[in-house]
Amino acid sequence: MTTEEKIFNAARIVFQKKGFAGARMQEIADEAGINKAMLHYCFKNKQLLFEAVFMNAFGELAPQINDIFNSEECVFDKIKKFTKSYISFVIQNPFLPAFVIQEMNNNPEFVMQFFNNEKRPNPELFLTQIKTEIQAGILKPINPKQLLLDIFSMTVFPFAAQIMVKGIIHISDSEFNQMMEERKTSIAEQIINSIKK
Amino acid sequence: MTTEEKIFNAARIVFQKKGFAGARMQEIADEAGINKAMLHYCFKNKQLLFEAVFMNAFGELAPQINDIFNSEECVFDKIKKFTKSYISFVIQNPFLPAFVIQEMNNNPEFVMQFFNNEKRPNPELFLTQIKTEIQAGILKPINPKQLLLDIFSMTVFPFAAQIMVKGIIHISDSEFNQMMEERKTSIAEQIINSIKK
DNA sequence: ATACGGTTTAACCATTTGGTTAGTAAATGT
DNA sequence: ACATTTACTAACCAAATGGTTAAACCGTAT
Repeated sequence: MTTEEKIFNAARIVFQKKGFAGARMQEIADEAGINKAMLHYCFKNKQLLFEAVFMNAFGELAPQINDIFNSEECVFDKIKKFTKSYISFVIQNPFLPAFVIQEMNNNPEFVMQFFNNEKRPNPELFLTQIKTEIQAGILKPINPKQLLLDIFSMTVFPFAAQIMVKGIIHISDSEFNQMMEERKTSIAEQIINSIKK
Repeated sequence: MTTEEKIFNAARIVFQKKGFAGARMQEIADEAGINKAMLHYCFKNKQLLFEAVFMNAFGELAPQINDIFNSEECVFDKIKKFTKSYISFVIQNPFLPAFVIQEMNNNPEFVMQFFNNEKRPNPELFLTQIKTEIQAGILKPINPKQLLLDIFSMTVFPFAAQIMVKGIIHISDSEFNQMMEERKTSIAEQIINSIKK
């Protein structure tokens, strides 16, 4: 593993746990097991290191989502695939959703510029497809944006609020993961059931 | 408005926007229109000021939720009431969910101690009630904790991820609020529909 | 062997930040 | 009227923090 990779991984861990403002360059250096000056040697400054981590995290997920939403499949299949692959991905990166929400909230200007990127999640095609399937009589006449919000909510929220969820319903890490495994299929079933005519 | 109130309100605004780590005492003082030393005169230090804000925010919401979940009503009515009153509350405090998730994530030790408080959201009774209604044949045989998670997800997520949501599906503040108004009833309808036998 | 390039570090610096202090102004009690 | 507490501020301080520098280290080509 190159030094740059060591730093990057350390930065991902620390930023995801503490956020941009809470993260300390020294802590990242310690986590990477190298001298703090190397951070600046490799990534210039905190902001750029952060951007590298954020872009990577988000940029890995967005194309996956877009591939699914922009494929040729029907709405039902897209919902099934999305929930399954999103949950699989996030189980491997459990702090990602809370991290993205946090930085979105603290630093909207920076994050927003990122939404003009081609790597951003772009559900336009999916939304028009929903309209089409409603007109075709496949789906009940629901608001496409509400449907999309439902899908995201059911999928993302448990991870974003992971710590709170564990605290409120009193479950361990393994019970949590087991519940998320269940959700890989149960979310799609429930949503499809509620919108199919 | 007393000076203490001015500080408290200013602190709420700044903490909710920037989080604990990102908030600056000077910024809070400026927002309140008073000298920075007053913050320490009234609230001792940053941590205590933050705790006051956090406890207040969470402590206002938790009893409302508990009142609903611990009432004598049936599961369906509880779901209806919860979504409606939660959304009403959060429309007035739009940054609260993201704020809570953020601090939960950054500072789990502190927040967890708060979950032994009697003011915490306590869904135990609601969970057993769900089991009872399943055995009574009113509800389909679902996992009560998954149901609770569904309810929270659909209700809380759109607010927690507000800024991202607005960016991804391209809606204005007023469109967002209108969608949330719709959700006051639509979430309950959908969930009830998916669990009633 | 040695000069040279990139890599890595210890020590240092400037600024920011939470917090303190000492003193002033304004109520409040006597 | 005067003393005393309370509310408030400007100036200051120590620690933390992001960032820099100059020197050391190390592989490698000459």
